[in-house]
Amino acid sequence: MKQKGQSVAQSLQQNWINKLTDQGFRITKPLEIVSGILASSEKILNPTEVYQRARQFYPKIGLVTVYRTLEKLEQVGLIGRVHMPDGCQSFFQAQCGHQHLIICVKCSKAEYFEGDNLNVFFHSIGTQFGYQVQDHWLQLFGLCKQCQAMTLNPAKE
Amino acid sequence: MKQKGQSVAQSLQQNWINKLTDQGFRITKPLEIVSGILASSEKILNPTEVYQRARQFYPKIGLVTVYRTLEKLEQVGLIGRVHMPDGCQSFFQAQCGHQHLIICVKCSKAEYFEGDNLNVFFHSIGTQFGYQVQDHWLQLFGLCKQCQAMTLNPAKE
DNA sequence: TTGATTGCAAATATTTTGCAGGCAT
DNA sequence: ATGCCTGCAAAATATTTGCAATCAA
Repeated sequence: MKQKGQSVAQSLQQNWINKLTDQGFRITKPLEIVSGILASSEKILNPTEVYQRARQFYPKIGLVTVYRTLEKLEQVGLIGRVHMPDGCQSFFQAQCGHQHLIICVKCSKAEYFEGDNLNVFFHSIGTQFGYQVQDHWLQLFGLCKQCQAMTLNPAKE
Repeated sequence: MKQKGQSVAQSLQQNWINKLTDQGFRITKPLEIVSGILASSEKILNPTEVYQRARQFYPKIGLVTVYRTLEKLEQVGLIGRVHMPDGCQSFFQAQCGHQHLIICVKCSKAEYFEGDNLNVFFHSIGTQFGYQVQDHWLQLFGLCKQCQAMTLNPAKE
């Protein structure tokens, strides 16, 4: 699956850069950094977390730029906003099609899962209550494998 | 279903007042007003909306008190926090058991629906991804009957 | 070159905290 | 009478906007 000499995350980031270029955005250092972070993160991140990570690569980046860059990436559909128990300004790589997230409550690691067969059910609920269903949010919260292990053996943390 | 001489909403509010008294809270005017609003609202409301409604009944109420009262009602489990597309600080009457919401995107009218059979599915997704599922959020968004009618015939709005 | 993008500072918006006085119990 | 609760003012957060300087194209 991997392309020669680059990781999945790297090729994903390259793909993002291409899309951003196509959309007419200029590829600046902050855009590259923030894209790289989101494209390679398996965790859902809020603006501050993105900012903190970004500064490690590019100390002079400003929080404002992070906000603006996230907005762009969302606009282009590369990342999506995710509501978390502690706020609704977190982001994660987007995935096309209607998929759903399973999220670790401890480390925010997240993965998409399929639930197409649910649409029929959702639609029938809508009919039952007289709603024209347009969209739905489905998120599962739990402990990921790694955080389960840490909970059993905190010394490893 | 209704009790003699009082509406369902009124009896629900009385029930809330009883619970709050049991918990040792003092029944003040602001608490009564805010409880009444939430107990009788079929819409999900954010703090500002609650504040605006509350002022109609008790103009000298402060926004801070609304925040603090919502916190209390949430603590006692009478209302629950609901994440909406435009924010995550909205509230709605709580309902016990694991139920899910169907919400109108236009007017925020909401109703709970059952989906117990989903738990098996959610659990199996967890197993599949190595997560110990603890909780889930399921919300459907659409147009309620009334807002559908308004959309077709805006004159009536 | 040129104008989109950045980073700073300041403005907004939202929510929380401190405190003196009021009121439910 | 007691001390929980309120409302005001102010603080703390979080997010957005204005603008001159920078830099990708």
